[in-house]
Parts: sequence; C-alpha cells; structure tokens
Amino acid sequence: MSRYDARSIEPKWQKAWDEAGTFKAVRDPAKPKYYVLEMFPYPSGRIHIGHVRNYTMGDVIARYKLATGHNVLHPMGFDAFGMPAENAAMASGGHPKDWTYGNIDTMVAQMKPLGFGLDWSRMFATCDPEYYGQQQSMFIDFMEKGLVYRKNAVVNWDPVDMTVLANEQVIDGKGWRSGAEVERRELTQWFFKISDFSEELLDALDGLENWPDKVRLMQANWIGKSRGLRFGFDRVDGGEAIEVFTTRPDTLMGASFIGISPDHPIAKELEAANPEIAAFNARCRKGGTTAEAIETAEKLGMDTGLKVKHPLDPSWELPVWIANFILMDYGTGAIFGCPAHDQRDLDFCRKYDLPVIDTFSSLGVERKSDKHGLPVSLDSSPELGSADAYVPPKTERVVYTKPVFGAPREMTGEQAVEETINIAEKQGWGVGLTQYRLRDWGLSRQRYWGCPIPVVHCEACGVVPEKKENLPVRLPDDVSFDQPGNPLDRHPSWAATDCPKCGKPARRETDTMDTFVDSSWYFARFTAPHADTPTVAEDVDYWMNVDQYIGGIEHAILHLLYSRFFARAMHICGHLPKKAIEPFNALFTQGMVTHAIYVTRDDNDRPVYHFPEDVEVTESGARLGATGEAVEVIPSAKMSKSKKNVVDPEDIIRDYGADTARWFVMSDSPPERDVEWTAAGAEAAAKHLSRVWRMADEIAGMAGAGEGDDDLLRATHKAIAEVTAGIEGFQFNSSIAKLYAFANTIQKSKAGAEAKQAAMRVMAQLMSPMTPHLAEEMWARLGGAGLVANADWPKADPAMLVDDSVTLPIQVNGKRRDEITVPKDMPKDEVEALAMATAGVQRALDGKPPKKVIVVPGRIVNVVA
RNA sequence: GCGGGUGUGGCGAAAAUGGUAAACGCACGAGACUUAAAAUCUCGCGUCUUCAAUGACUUACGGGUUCGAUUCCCGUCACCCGCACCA
Repeated sequence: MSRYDARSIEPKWQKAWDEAGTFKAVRDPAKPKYYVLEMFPYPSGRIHIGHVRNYTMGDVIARYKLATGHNVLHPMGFDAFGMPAENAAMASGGHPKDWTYGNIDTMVAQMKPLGFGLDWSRMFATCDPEYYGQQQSMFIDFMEKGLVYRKNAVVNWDPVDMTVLANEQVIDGKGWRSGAEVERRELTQWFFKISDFSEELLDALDGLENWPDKVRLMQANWIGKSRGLRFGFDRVDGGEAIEVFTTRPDTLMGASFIGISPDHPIAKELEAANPEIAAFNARCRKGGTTAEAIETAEKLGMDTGLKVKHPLDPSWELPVWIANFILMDYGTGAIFGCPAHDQRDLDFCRKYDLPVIDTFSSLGVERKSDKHGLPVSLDSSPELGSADAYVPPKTERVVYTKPVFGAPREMTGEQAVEETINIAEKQGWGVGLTQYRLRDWGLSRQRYWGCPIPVVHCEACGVVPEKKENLPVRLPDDVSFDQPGNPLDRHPSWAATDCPKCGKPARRETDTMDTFVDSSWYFARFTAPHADTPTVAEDVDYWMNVDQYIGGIEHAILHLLYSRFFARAMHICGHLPKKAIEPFNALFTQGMVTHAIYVTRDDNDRPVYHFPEDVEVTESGARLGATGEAVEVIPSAKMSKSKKNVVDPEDIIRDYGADTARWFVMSDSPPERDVEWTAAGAEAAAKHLSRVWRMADEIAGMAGAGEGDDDLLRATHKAIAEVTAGIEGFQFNSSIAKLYAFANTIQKSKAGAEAKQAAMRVMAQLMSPMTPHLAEEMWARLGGAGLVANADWPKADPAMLVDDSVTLPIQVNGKRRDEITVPKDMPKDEVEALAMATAGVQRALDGKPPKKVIVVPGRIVNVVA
C-alpha cells in the first residue's frame, strides 16, 4: 500500500496542468464562457490563510465550471500601488518599487503551490507602467467627456509629514505617523463626477439580483437619496435670502429659528466684522472629526442678530443662529429648525430658550399651550412631561394642526410633504428637490507611489492633458523618502516638461491617483491584460461580465461603487460594451478565517500574547506549556501578528500539503461566515484525505464481484446530486459533508471491484474542485482517462435518486410514535391502514378512535387523537 | 439614534416549498488490533428521569397560526455588522 505524500505529488500535478494548459483562457465562441474573479490582493509581503480560503472558493467554482463545459477565465493580479510601500521605504530605506515587486514575487511563489487553477499568463500589477499608462489614457478620455474636474476641497493636512491624510489616518485629531495636530487645509483637488450617476447607481441596484441584499442596502444608504424642498428665507435687512433644504417641508409652520453652518458664506461674512462670531466659528471648526467626538459634541449656537421672514407670513420673523451641528457640504448648509418634530432641534431650542411649535400630533391628542403661549401637543411639550420631539414614521397618519395648506387635516407625513412641495412650486416660493449624500470622488493624493495624473499645468494654456502618445507618464525611479512631503513635488527635474498644447515650458501635475482608481477597472483589463489600449472590444465583448465575483464585505461600498461608476464611464468612452456597465453579475462576500488568541496578564495587567504551540489546551482549561500558568482563550478572533494567532499557509503546506489547507478552509462553516482555524481541524482534514487515498489505492487493487453494487450506484448518484447542489449554491461545507458521508458509504459497501472503482472515480471527480491534486492522483490510480481536471463533471440520473420504498414516520398529535416502511407509490388509504395498525399508534390512542388522519405521501403520517 | 443580520448539543454546524431536529466533522468515552504506543478500524455520544426507553423535555425567551413550526406571524432579550449632527 502506498502512502499519500502530498509534498511530492502536488508539484507533479501542478506541472501537469501547466503543461496541458488546462487553465489558460483562450477565446472560443463555440463554448459558453465563465469569468470567475476573486478580489486581487495587495502585495503586503506574504499571503495569509484568509487568501487561501478566498482563492479556494474561486478555484472550486472555476474548476467546476471547467468540468461542466465552460470556457473559464480565472485570473490573478496585484493591487500594487499604495502607502505601505512608501512607509516601508521611509522606515527601512529602499524603493517602493523594489519592495512591491519583491513582495509580489514572494506571494506568487506562495500561491503557486496551492494549485489554484489560474491563468498566470494574464497576471499584472497595477504599478506596471503598462497598466497605469492605460489608466492615464482613460483619465484623458474621462476629461474629454466631462467626467473629471478640479475644485477646492478641504483635506486633512499633516504639517510635519507635509502630506494629505485619509480620514482613517487621523487619530484623535493627530497624524497617525507624525503625531502632529492635523490641519484642515483647502487644496485644489481632482474629482470624478460620480454624483452625476447617483440616481442611476441607485436604480441599477435593483437589477443586481445575485448580489447580497446587505451590500445593495449598504450602497443604497451610502448614495442616500432624499426628497425635499428647497426655498429661501428673505432677510429683514434686505440681504441675500438664505436658502435652505428640508425633507420635512410639512413642518414649516413649526419653524422657530434658522440655523446656518459655521462655514456658511453668511457666517464667514459676519466673522470679518464681529470678533465674537469669529471666535465661535473657530471653536466649531476645531472640533474633532471622529465619530465619537461628533456624537458627544454639545450642540452649540450663536445668535447672529439677523432676522428672516417666514415665506408664508412676512410678519413672522425668525432669528438666524450659527450652529455647530450644521454641515456646509450637505444641502445648502442652512436649515430651519423645527423643534417639535426633530430631536436635535428640540435640544437646541431648549438650550437657547427658543419656542417649540408643533404642526401635527398623533391622533386624538389634546392640545395645550406652552410657556410661550403657543399651542403644543402632548407629544412634544416639556411642560407636559415629554422630553422627546414627536417624530413618527412618515408613513403614519397624524393630524396636521398647523399645516402649510389651510385647515387642519388627518394624513400621513409622506402625503403632507408632497402636498407642501406642490403648493410651494405652484406659489413659486420653493422647488421640490432630490438630494443625494453621495459626494464626488476626490482622487488626488499627494503621494509618490500611485498612478501619476497625466496632465500638465501651463501658464498660458492652463490645465492641459498629456498627449496620448507620450503615455505612460512614468514615475521617476530616482526618488528618496528621507524627507517629508511628496517626492514628485521636490524631484529636481521630473515635473518639468513642455506644454502639450503650446510647447512652452510647463509643469506636470504631481498628484497621483487614489488607489481605488487602480482597482476600479482591473477586472476589465484581465480580458486583454497586455493590449496597447485599455481594453480590446472582442475580448471585453466575449469575457465580460464577471460571472462570479468573490471578496470581502469590507469592499461592499467604495470599491464596488467606484467600479460600477468606472464601468459606466468606460462605456461612455467606448472601452466597455453596454452590457458591462454593471460588471459583476454575481457577488459573494466570504467570511474570515479566525483563530483563538491565547493571552495572559503581566504584573501591570497588560495582555501578553502566546503562540498556540506554547499553549496546552485541556478540558480543564488552557495553560502555558512551560510554566503551567493559566491562559485565557479568546475564540474566533481576527488573525493579527501582534496577537500571535496568525496561521501561515506555508506551514500548513509543509506539514500537510495544499489539499489539506484547501479542504479545511472549505469545510465546517458556510463560506459567508467566519471559520475558525484549529490545529485539530487541520489534522482531521489531513487524516481524512489520507484515508480517502488509502481507500482509492486499495479499491484500485481489488478484484472480483461483491454484493450491493446497485446500492452503491444509487449512493453514487445521490452523492453527485448533493455535492453538485452544494457547489452551485455556494454551500461548500455541505458538499464536503456529503463527501464525508459518501466516503463512509463506500467504505462500508461490500460491492464488487468494478462497482467500487466506478464509485471511487466519481469520488475523485467530486473532490477535484476542492482537493485537485489528490483527485488527480486517485483518478490516475483508478484508471481514469487524462486529467480529472479536464474530465466531464458526472451527471446524476434522476431515476437513480428515488428509492423504491420509503420509511414514513408516524406521528400522533405531532409526536413521533412509530414508523413504517412502504413502497413509495402505495395509495394513501393503504398507508393509513398500516399506520393505524402500528404498535406505537395503538398505544398512543389507547383504544380511542382518531379524530383525523393526515397522510402526506412520501413524507409523514400524522394521527390526530 | 437609523438600518440590517444572527441566536440549534461541549464546539463548528445540517435540515427544498412548514413534515422524523441535531446529517457531517471536532472534542470526548468504550472496544478491537498491538508487548506497548502511534496509526487504523468498530461502537457510543442533546438534556433530564440516581440505570434505562416504547418516557418527558429540547432549535435564545414569551405568545400566536397549524394536524404538525428551527422554518410563518407578534412581542422580549442578547450578540454582531453597516451608517450616523445628512436637515
């Protein structure tokens, strides 16, 4: 008997696939295509077990689709621009390019032994000039189509590193690296006009039926559509009217103040003349931008002394306040406050003693007056004990006691909003407006390691796109990271160029692109990865869309939304066909691989983490192997080097082989859920695979007839049906459970050599997507023709799936009392007679006649006593 | 605060359309083989009834619909995720 030695067998089959070109994708109109893609990795240095799970899922699909007659595209590349490379250069010298390409080499070398069925000939990194040059070319196309523009925007500026920081790099108002107080600085930045597509990106979500609802919902929330009214409040002093936007125009008669943002033009104007206001505004602006800071921040306001007239009653004057909770970049940066129906406005009015006027109340509420002598409902009156504003769902019917439209009436908020908008439009003092939360996509980064924005600043001609024949605008190699700031900016010669338009000396743009740009079209580039245009029509026509996209939920919003925008923009510029404006037909978001954390405490009660191999886990608890100290076990934690709970795929491959790693990460948990890596589980996976190999080996050497060939054949067809259903339905854990059960069945079967060999060959095929190397080895040992990877997927014969007889449980009042085994097509009345005669039923009925008997053919019998 | 999700043995989990709850695996226990161990194989394994099942209970908790509910409906609790001064 030969032992299964993964280390020698796995490379052998990898070479065989390679030589046969099994996974090389070639256009073939005669075959249905299938494009499966996993979100490509950032080349951080090493792959981790999460990558293994992610890519194994894609590989299972790819190999299954190949076996079912599809022409499969399954590529891999690297999302290779970004800050970590620059940080590494700053920390330890060297060049981001060397660091990045070195990491890519390492990771490719780690991925190849895992046996993924990838077309490696299509590999690229986004930092390849060949790739980013095409990206620059598209940027110029986008400029021509008006999809890109420049404007001033406020950024987080680190004055020490002299660079712009992303929000997540600002910690407690300080730069994450320098620790310096971050400033808000206005810079001219490049933007993509994604907001032009707000409505379409929202509407099209409905068509993405094979995306998780959760992701669609997150995107919808992010786009944040709201319907409201925009109108102006005329100033008593005759100055320019203050425009406001509201989603609750139905509460207009409950307005008690106007609030403007500290960044509102009027606030800035007042600032110049009034030091008190200047001080107040400065204080508001200083406030932290973190979520907690915002949540706990006190509502602050300052009366400007300005007054405005109510649009429906010129004699009604309202004060204008500057308030710290009003954002300049949403709506118009100004609101009217209606404290009766908005908790935040109510808090504000209580604090500054402004009136509370309600406009509607819940049905049947008695109306009283508050201390200002104004009518107020029970719902919002502090005097009457309620601390909360009355904010019912807009769909709820309420009584409008003070509506914009004449006499009090009962209606829903939705109806009242629409009616108010209609009135405002008819009377000409306001317009109905749809507002989106989605901002334009700021893509400028004051960084070196990114795609240079291919434009030139000319004194005479202004901003001029580089000529396409001069692309790519390459990053210079001779840069250093020993001083703060953008190396492109301080490079002695790189930025100096000639204006593409007038030929006079000009300066290159030194901003580079957000790395989200790189990942917004790589899926399209994979269809023709080395073409000298961004895409090639025949290739995108044939291969797009991505039939199955697989990746982490952390990309649910930005990456996927940006890609959807990019696909539309590319279509407008002729780089993608219409069908590809939604590039991902199906999306699957996989869970993480987690691992327990082992922690003890030091003298200062700070956590000390331990490697799993240093810990002994027994029933009574976990202890340190060396000292016997008790160890706290935190299960199912995200892997992190600092917590010492990382599993290195290389170790697993060395100890057990790639198939074991692949098998384990696909078993146990459903793929969308997290799976906990345990040493025992990996061990068990390895044992099972060698058991299957032993079975295959023994069965291959068997001869002679046996008993129960037909039963084994039935079991085989059942296994085919179940395993296939599991793969089709993204329930790989179920497929694996069925494969375990099938192995048990074969082992117990006493069938003859031929029958067992046939069953085992099917086993090899069914296992091949998950454990391809073992499957090839089994297939070869059992006399299968060619590579199992190329063999046609077995088909389950429906006739073989139905048993001649069925075992029916017999219930009395819903409790199981007995069972009978009957031919599957036995008439109902005969089944009922047999069921009634069973000992279990007789005992339960105790001689009394049944009230009713329900027979569900092939399922169950229930006797109602 | 708003929105979404999850809750089943010691653990990971499984159960088209409502129809035998706990498949499969881990851990654990017993046994076989062995001088012994490892490996392997066989059997057992939700809880309670001091043993046991042809007994009772059991899918977070409380109700409801139904002949029958892990599945459908209402309510409560816990945990997780996303968004959040968005007018």
